[in-house]
Amino acid sequence: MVCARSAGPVSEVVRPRSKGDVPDDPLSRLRHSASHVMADAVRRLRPNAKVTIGPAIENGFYYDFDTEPFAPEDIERIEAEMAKIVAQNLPFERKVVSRAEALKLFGERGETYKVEIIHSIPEGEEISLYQHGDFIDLCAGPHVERTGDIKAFKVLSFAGAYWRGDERNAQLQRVYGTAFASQADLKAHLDRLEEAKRRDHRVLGKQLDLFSFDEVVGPGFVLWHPKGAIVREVLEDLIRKEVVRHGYQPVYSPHVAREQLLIQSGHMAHYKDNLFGGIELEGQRYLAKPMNCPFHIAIYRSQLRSYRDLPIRYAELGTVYRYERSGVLHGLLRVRGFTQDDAHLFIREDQIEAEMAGCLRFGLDLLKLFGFANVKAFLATRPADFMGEIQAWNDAEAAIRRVLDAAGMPYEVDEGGGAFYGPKIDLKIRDAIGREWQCTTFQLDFQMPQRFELEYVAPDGSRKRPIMIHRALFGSVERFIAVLIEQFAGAFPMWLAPVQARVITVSEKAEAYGSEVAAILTAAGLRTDSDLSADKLNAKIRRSQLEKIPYMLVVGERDMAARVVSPRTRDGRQLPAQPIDDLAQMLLAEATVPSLGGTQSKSA
RNA sequence: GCCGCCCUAGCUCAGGGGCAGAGCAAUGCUUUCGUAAAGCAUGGGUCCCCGGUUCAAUCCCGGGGGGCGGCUCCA
Repeated sequence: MVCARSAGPVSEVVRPRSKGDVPDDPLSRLRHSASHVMADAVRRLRPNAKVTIGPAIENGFYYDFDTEPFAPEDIERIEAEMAKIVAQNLPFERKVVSRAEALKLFGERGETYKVEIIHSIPEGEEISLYQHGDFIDLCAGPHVERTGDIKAFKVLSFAGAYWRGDERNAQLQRVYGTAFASQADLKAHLDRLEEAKRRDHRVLGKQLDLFSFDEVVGPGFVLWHPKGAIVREVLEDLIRKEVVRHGYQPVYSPHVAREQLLIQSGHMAHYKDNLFGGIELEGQRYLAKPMNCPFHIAIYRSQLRSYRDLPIRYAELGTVYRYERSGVLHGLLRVRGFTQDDAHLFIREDQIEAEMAGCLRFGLDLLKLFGFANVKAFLATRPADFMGEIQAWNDAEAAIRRVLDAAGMPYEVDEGGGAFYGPKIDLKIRDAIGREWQCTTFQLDFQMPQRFELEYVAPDGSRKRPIMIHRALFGSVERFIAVLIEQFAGAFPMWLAPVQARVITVSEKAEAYGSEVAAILTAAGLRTDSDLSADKLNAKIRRSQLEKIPYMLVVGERDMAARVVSPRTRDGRQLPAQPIDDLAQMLLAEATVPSLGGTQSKSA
C-alpha cells in the first residue's frame, strides 16, 4: 500500500523478553511497570484470567489476557483496583531463577502462556521475575522502584488481539492504558487524544460536507461531494501541472483488464488476496486493476525503444481497486477504490541514481507546499515473499542508500517492508499534532521489466533491459486529503478551501448588493457563495465559522452606500472595509495555487 | 476476516415488550438586525434488513448488512 498510518511500535509483542526490543527510557519503564500493576489489578478482579504479555508502547502500554471480553464499565473497575495497588506502594523486586523453577512456578499457577514463553527463551539466557505484592510476572525488566512511583495513569480501551500477533492463534483480550510522569503530562496526552478526535477526517468530512460513504454503494468506495471534489480537483490539477514541469508524460489507462495481464505481472501470484472483482465475458476473465504499472508497461512496449528515449516517465492519476478485508477499512485512509498520483519511470542502469534523486526532490518539494516539514525517510528492504534474484535486490538497496546519502537525507531501515518486486523509499510526515503518516513512496523495480521482457536498443545495437521506478507522491489522493483535513483541522488554506469567501448580508436591504458582490468575485475567479438568509448577522457569521470559510464578506447598508465590503477572517479578525476590486485582488493573491520552485528538464 | 461495542428524523443523540422523542437543520410566518445561535408555527420515521418468540417487537432471540475501537493485513 502506498501510504499507511504508522500506529507505533508494537513489534515487542513477539519476543517480549529479548533485550533491545524493550526500550529502556524512564517513561517506558514507568509504563511497563504500570502494565504489571494493571495485570495484577485484572487478576484480582478476575482470578481466572491468564496473563500473557504487557509491553510499553509509543504512547502508553497494554497487557493481553486470556479471559472473557471486557465491558466498558471494566475500565473504571480496573483503574480503581490499580489505584489501590499504587497506594500500597509495593516494591518491585527482581529475582533470577532457573528455567526449572520458572516452569514450576508458572505451571502451578496455570499460566500456560508464560510457560510457552519460557520454552521459547533461548538456553543460557537469564530468566528473571518481577514481583510486587503477590503478583509475579516473567519479565526482563527493568521497572520502577515501587508501585507508588506510578502517579498518573489511565486505562483507555479494550480490544481483541491475537496471541503472538498471529491470526491463527487464540484471540486474547487486550487492555490499553497509558501512564505519565505527572498528572499534567497525562492530561496533556488525553487532551491530544481529544484534539485528534476533533480533527478526525471522518468527522470533519461529514461536518464540512466533503465526502461520504454509502452502504448501498459499497463499503470503501468514496463519494466526493461538491466541496470535497473541489479540494481533490485543486490537488489533481496541481499534480498534473507539476508532473509535466518535471518531465513526465501524462497517460491514461482503463480500470479493468484481462486476467492475463495480471498473471504476467505477478499480481495474480503475489497479490491474489487483494484483487477485486472478476468478471467473465465471452470466455475471458477480467479484473479491476490493483495497480497501474502493468498498463504503463504495456504502453512502453507498444514500440521499440532506444537508449536515447530513456528515461521515459509516464504519469497518471490512476484509479485502482483493491479488496481490503472488511475490518480494515477506515475513512479515506483505507478504502477499496482510490486514485494514486502514480508514475512509472523506465530508465537505464546509469540513470538510477539521478532519477531516484529527482523523485526524492520532487516529493520533498511537494510536501513542503502543504507545510509538512520534518519529513523522515524509510528504506524498506526485501520481504519474505519476494520475486527475483537476491543479487538484484542487494544492488537496488545499495543504489537507494547512495541516493539518500547524497541527498543528505537521514533514514531508517524497515527490514522486509519492501514490495514483492523491489525495495523502496517511503517518506513519512508529521502532522500538526505530532502523528506520523506515510505517503510518498519510490520503488525500484528490476522484476517487472524482466517479467514483461522489456527492452531498449543500446548504442551498440544490442538489446538491454530497462529498470523501472514506481513512484507516488501523494500516495493516494484520498489518503493525502485525509491527512490534509487532519493537518489543517478542516481549515484549508485559501487556495484549497472549497468556499474561499462568503458574502454575508446584514439585512435584506443589502440583498441585491450582496448578490452583486458575490457575482463580481465569482467572475474574478474566486470560489464565492453568499448567505442572504433572513437570519441575524451573528448567526450567519457563526455558520460560516463552523464551515471554516477563510473570508466572510459582510455587506450592510453602510457598505452598500460606499460600494465597499467589510471582510472578516475565520480567525476572527475584522479587516477595514474596502472597495470590491481591491478586495478581489487581495483575495486572488492569497488564493493562488502554489507551484514548486525549480524545474527539472528531461535529460536524455 | 477475528474479538468487543454500536445502528432511532437530514445531523447529533435520548428512550425502551403496549400512541416514536429532544436539540440543531428544513419549510412557513414575524423580526430588518453590523461580526460565533432572534421568536413562533409546521412538516419530517421501514427505530439498518430478513426471520423467529410473543396477544403485541423499534426493544427479546437468530442470521445478514453497515459503522466504531483494536488485532491481523496493507503495493
